[in-house]
Amino acid sequence: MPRRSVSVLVFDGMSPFETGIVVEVFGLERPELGVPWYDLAVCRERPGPVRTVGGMSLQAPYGLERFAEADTLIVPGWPADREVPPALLHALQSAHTRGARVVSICSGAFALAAAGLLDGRRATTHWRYAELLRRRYPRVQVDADVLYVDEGQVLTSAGSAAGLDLCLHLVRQDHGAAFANAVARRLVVSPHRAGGQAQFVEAPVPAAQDDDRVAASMAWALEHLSEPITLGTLAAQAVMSSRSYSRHFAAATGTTPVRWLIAQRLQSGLALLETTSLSVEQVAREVGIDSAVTFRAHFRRAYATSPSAYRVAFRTGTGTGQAAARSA
DNA sequence: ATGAATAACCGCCAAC
DNA sequence: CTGTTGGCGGTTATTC
Repeated sequence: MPRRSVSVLVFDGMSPFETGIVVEVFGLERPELGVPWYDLAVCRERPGPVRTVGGMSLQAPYGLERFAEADTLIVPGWPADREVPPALLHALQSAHTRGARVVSICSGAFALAAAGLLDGRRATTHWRYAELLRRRYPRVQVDADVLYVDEGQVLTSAGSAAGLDLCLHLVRQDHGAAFANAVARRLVVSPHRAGGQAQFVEAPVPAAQDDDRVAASMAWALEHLSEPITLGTLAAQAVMSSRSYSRHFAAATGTTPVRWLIAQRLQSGLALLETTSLSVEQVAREVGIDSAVTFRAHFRRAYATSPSAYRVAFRTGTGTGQAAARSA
């Protein structure tokens, strides 16, 4: 596999956080993964040192020429009211024409929009700027409720931390879900926001795009969690053999069907523990796990507490969550 | 905590 | 030729 080049922009008044995300995901060598990792170039928008929010100043080794050459160009939060210099516009446009992947984080979407790359496309940005983006660029279909939007060659992400979700999505595209999960694990973040719900409900992109049938079966499963579901059931929903289903599932998701199912069941169990007074036995059955013993075992493995301790700690309105749950 | 019964997982491979 | 499919069966995981 060829080594892929990624470039990220730095500029005066930027927040180091978003650029930091990019550096963390693409700039760290990851020999443990056994594939050539990315070649990251941090590029300044203008010559000279860059002053960041918080008063740091930093030197970046490359300029806009190098920025424009990468396979993937990333623009972190660009101040919405700052004009985008022609040289930067040109860099973005020429890269786009060449077929490169152009990516924004947070208000970086304004730079892409100014370059005309978002015209007629769906895009997102930080929710605080969504209305402004919509007003200033009426041809852009702004969707403020997603973590990120993948339009193929042009990708935009919402507020700061959603940039991390998008970067992981890029890794997933390039190397597969298992690699993305490995990177997420090393960053100690959840590979799928909110344990798996968010990507389907709020961010429609991930699995749906490259595997409709698997995504559909997963959506179906979420609606039928309380019923017994086997590999065969899921495969049938996806109109595939079990063997093929397992393969597709792994490719789309990076886990196995039953692992995912158990995680979903536990997660919906959390809500029941918080908001109802059903017994653990009843909660278990409600989420499709027939025995409370089994439920407890899975629960402890996933959350390192017992269901009842979790309930005491997180019952809605009881403030002191973490500490109480941990001591259980 | 243990273990027996059952299901899932995944490499291998022949067949599209 | 490259890529996908789905059955087989040994190993591992899950359930009760």
